[in-house]
Amino acid sequence: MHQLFNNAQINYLDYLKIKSFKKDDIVFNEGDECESIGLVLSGALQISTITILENEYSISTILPNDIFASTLLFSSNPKYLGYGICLKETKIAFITKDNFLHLLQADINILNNYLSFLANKRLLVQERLKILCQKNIKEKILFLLKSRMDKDKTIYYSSKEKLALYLNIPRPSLSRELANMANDNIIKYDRKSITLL
Amino acid sequence: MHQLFNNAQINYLDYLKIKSFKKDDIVFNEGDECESIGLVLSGALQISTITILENEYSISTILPNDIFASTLLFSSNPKYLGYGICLKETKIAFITKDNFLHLLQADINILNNYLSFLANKRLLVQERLKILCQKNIKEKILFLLKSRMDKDKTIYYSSKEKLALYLNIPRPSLSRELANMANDNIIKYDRKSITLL
DNA sequence: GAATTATCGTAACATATGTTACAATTTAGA
DNA sequence: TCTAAATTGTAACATATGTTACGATAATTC
Repeated sequence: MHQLFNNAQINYLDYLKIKSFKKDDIVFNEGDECESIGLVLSGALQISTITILENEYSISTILPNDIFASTLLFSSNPKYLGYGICLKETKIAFITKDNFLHLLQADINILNNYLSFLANKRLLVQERLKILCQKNIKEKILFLLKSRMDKDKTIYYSSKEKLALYLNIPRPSLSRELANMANDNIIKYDRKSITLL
Repeated sequence: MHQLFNNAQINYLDYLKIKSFKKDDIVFNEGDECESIGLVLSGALQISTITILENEYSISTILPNDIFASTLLFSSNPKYLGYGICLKETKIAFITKDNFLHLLQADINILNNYLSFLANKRLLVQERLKILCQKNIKEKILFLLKSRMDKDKTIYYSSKEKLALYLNIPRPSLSRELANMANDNIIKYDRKSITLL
């Protein structure tokens, strides 16, 4: 069903409202009042906004087992900060704030699952924040390595383009710096991995 | 006492362990196992770490009414990411994970307070993340203005130095860009505020 | 396996930003 | 009120990074 309900004892289905969307359906608009938390059961939901200088950009993509509006719902001004659009056929379970609070109180496993979910999410954001705060590209790469490398001091990535996006730098800048660092014998790398020496 | 207990009905004191620290006392070290959440009641706790290139830097400063280790405690590998040192005499209330879960379940006001606390914290981080992702200094400043300005389209700050630190840029770069933007009639500013025109 | 497409490396160039230093201004303290 | 300290504005310079373009390589499709 959804990781939020792992080991749940309570009959949680009574508290959900499950809706189905088609590709390109709008789930909510920027500025809409946010009254429920949303659990993506299948498909994909993209949240996007438009900046002050009219550049459109994607805030995040919510995949199955993920949750959206979890922060918003408990903030002082719960209005969506972007619009949500389905990238394909998508099923979403909505839970109103009151129902959600009740579920958390009634079932300690749900409470635990949810707090773990929030924690892991926050750690990811913290990591990115720290990376973006590094002074230059070299330090960004080193920080990423330090955070994610395995026992072989290696990290794997799907594409340079996406890695560059995560580091918030242009792809050629990433390539150039990787070449420099390899040249200085700090790292070695190929098309799918980087290893700290 | 602490905002976490606003309107609390339960006798929560039984679940706390309150400790007092003197200036420069170490509350925890980097790598220590994290077993409790910490509520700062008075004083100030600074969390710092040392980067891969041996630069020491402060992660955050926890002030009264704030909470630390809230994320860590529910993550898969709960070890402190930095060391905690008191900047002055400090009182901290510790709650073990089990006790904390029990308090959240037993008192809906505590649950609500805690989820609101996490939400507001996350919104702040999100804002900073978005600012750091802007392409140049001008966009960073504009984004900050859009996020925080009041009805008079104005934001106030305590010092240029701190504002620059928040934007993760050198202070002279901030001053230069503000001068440019004022020259282009995009903003006006003085020593304590910036106004969007 | 050939052809098409996507991803990547590289280089040359432009420029935004970092760096440093110092004077001007404000603030705080005596 | 005077002095010292902190904050800020400004400029000149150095440089890291963004930008653009194109060929090379790998991946995908038929």
